[in-house]
Amino acid sequence: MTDQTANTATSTPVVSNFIRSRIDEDIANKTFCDAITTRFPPEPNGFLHFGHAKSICLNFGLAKDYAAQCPQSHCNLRFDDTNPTKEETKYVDAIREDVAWLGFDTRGQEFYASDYFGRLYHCAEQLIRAGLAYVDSQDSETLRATRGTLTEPGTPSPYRNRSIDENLDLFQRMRAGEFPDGAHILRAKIDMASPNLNLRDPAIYRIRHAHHHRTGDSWCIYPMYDFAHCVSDAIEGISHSLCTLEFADHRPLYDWFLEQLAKLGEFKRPLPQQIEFSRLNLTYVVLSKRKLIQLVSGGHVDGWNDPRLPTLKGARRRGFTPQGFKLFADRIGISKSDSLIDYHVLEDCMREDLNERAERRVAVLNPIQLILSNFPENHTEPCFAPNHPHHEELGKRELPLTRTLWIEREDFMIEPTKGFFRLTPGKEVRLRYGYIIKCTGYDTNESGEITCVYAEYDPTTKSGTPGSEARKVKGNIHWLSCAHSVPAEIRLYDRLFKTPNPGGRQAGDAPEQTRDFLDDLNPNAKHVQIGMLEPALAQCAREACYQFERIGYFVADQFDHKAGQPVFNRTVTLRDTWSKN
RNA sequence: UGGGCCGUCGCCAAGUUGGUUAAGGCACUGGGUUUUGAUCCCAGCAUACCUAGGUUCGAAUCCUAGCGGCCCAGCCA
Repeated sequence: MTDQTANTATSTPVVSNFIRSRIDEDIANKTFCDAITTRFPPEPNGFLHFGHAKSICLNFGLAKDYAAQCPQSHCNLRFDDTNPTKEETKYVDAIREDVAWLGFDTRGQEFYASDYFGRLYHCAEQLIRAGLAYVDSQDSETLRATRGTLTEPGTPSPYRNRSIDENLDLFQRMRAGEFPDGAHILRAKIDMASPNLNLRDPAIYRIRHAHHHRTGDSWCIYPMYDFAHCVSDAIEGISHSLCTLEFADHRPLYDWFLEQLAKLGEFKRPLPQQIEFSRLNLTYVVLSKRKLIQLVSGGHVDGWNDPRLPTLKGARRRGFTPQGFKLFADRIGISKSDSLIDYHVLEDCMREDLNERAERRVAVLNPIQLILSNFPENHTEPCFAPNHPHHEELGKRELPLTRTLWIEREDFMIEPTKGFFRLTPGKEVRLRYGYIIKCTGYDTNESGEITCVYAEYDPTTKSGTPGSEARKVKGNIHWLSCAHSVPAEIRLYDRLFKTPNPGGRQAGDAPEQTRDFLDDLNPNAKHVQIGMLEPALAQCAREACYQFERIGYFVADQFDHKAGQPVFNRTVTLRDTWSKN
């Protein structure tokens, strides 16, 4: 069933998915009436990437859509900061910035699992009092050895049946800092023989004499994810806790904690429910935190915001847009099947958004001189170009035409290949927004390189003048007056990897051969050159995005671009159905 | 061969309380418009739903048996 309700973020119709179905049922059952509440819970130990964008769009998008039926619906941005040894304030700041950039409504609020440390501690004590948790004093190796295997049950800890009073005393002393790291651990007492490893008396608190980026030194014991996450959800009144597939095995634990705590009167029903969906996989991209770190620390890219990186910081600098990501999220959908999305789907989403939004400008990236030999010297002829072909209201701007121009080197060929209909000796082509010209010759240097092209213009054919349409020419090339154009640094980016599955098995590989994803790095993913721009472009603001006509979408670099000293990054090329074949 | 999850067109993905010819998007192909080889518009594009049996008047949807893929043995999240 396709719901034709327009998604306000994009023009894509909202397509049903299994999560929406669940929510719809919950609304129909009156399990939840006033609010559908979700959360986006990043751990502040790294930068957000494309995969997070999918999750953000899902969680915030759901809250936004369901607000129509359940007006209090919202999504909490919650920092899952329960491991002080890995988390830092700089990541909190970066994540906040990225979420804001994507443009979702956080209602000016931020949530932190660390704000719940007191409540979490209390809940843990309640579990102990109920005989549902105990302090284990075995070391981590012993714990691992007694956990059993996938096919064999674990063996109970000798400390499993400590008295409630002893457990309470020990746990309080753990908190008081009486023990070194690793001396004790608080475990839930569930089932050492469970086929689900997560239920074999999982750890819920560990000792860490570490400084926390928010709570400082006030705690030396920290809750584990499985305990902290469900409790945080319950505290915030999350109705639907969405996470990726690998947490499916944790759901029984999630439910167990909440069920026990609800029975103990800590939480009211309905309890939050965890629902898993498949994570994003993209061709030509790596999204694992480990690999991303390797790329940055190994100097393979220029920092976390390198436009080649699939981080949100990199995407922003590359010129990818929040609307493009939302379109992408809608387009790929949500399901539980492992999927691998073609990278060009993402690129197409950016093209689609940019096509609508980006004004057109002229730039010549690989300039070669063109002289109009019958054009008067010292004459400047104003030509006018619309800022957007589909939006007349955006007006036009003047492009000065003179005798000496820059054109794209690729737009001229001495001996044209089959199907080439740009400039070639003896043939005609239109100077976009100007006149029809006919190529009369060219100069080459000693190495045979073309240095200058000559042409004559037909004064009766100026764009926009009566009769200019009389003669049709197929070729249409862009140009810039040498005297009026300004040079700019142009950074041409391409995909970071040259293979669809970086580091993965390839056709000719030997059976046991393993490859390093770094070997699949595309050495041509970044190319910096000087190009020429129409004057207005040099004055634009940072992060302004444009379509350079006939070339692609470009963005003024977020950091390096300055008025008068322009730096543009190529976001994505225009689709080119000609060069394909 | 412990447990959990998944398998519908090249890539995604609806549909799964069994009921006309299996949504939609992307890609692709053909045509039209076009002063961007762009955009835009129109048309085409799974007798088929991992396989094999079975139940039924009728199955992608139910049953059985297989096959294939992903995840789990951190005091990470």
